[in-house]
Amino acid sequence: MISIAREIFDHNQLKLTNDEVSFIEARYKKVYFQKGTIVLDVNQQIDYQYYVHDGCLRTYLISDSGKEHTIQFAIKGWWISDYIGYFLDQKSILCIECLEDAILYKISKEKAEEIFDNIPKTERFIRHKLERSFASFQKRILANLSLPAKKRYLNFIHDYPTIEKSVKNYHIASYLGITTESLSRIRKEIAHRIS
Amino acid sequence: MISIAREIFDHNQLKLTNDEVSFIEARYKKVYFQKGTIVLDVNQQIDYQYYVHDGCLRTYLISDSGKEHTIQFAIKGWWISDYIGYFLDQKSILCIECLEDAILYKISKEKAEEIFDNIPKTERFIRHKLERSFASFQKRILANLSLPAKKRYLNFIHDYPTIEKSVKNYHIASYLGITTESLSRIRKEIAHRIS
DNA sequence: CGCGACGTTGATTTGCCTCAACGATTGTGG
DNA sequence: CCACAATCGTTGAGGCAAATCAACGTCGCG
Repeated sequence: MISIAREIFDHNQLKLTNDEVSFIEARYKKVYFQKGTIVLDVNQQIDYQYYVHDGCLRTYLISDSGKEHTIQFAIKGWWISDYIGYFLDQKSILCIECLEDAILYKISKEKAEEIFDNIPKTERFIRHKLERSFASFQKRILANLSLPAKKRYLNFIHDYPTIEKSVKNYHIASYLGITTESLSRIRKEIAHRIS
Repeated sequence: MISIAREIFDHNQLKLTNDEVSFIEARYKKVYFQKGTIVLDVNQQIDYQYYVHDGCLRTYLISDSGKEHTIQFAIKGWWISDYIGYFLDQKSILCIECLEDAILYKISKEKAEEIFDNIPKTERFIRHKLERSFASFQKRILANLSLPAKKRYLNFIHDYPTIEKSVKNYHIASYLGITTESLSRIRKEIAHRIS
């Protein structure tokens, strides 16, 4: 059983000492959530970001018209929070919902900075993670702008097969920016093409 | 005249010493581009990211159907590159176009890491910048998913009045994910409402 | 079994696109 | 400084992808 600090900061990359592991683990807090739990609701103070050790979650926004729009899914090894509120120091505008029983490790901004201060290589590690996430989100914007719904769906199930199996179709639809009816028709079309 | 290192790493925040300024400035290279220049074309090695000291640029993708989709604009104080390729170590898929005569400072990944290694506070500074950019891009995804074109346009001119004045309407349209004709009709509608 | 959650299907509407033509503005050479 | 072309923006007619509205299967579960 690998330590959670070594899991988060990739054992093979960072080679943390036992002291460093202790320092890190004192600052993370393990939390459990049941399927269906709203981990964070709108208009709250956002105190934490969450590392997903197990389970599946999503962040979504409810628009004025009452519709849900999924921004992000997260499975084992991913991070999740309302990053708009978290990084811009505002109240939450997103909800975090637990889609499958989950084990998370939460950390506050202050404690995260403590880790960066004391173990500088962790800051580099996280910066590189952030850079790659940033690039992925740009890719998503690109896809939304330039690809039809069917292509976006095919890309999604190709890129995230694990997530596809863990979430409902209407979650995927709201991630792709279409209605569940449209997704249903797209799926039908694809099924026919294969046979 | 403030030094470029102090401009990039916010004079008021980082309080760089003269030695640090020299170290940084030895690693940035000043480059000029004329309006209309393609700073980066598709399928290239991406060696640099660019700090915009003056001027206006954009990154865009040309889709299979031949249409342009603008990912990002950049004006004074912003950074620009094909971050998808840059951060994910791939060939470029975006073009960088100079929309107004520009003065840029370019830096390679290696030299940037040298600065982070030698002046750790710069790494923190850039990480915080990256976090805020990340949040902004999430916001954009949200807007694309949940708002109609008219609202997206109103938000754009509200959030980026400076950019609006520097770029053509068809650039804005391609940023919003609509055609220039649609934008024209939206603008007409707004003009009528005000009067 | 019966209920609620999820997914599908059909009919109709709508926001935006496409295609085509025509003004307006800008830039350039005579 | 004007003439002309090129670029950019606007307008109209028609079409299409996806949304909306409504009804109906299907699956899992108390």
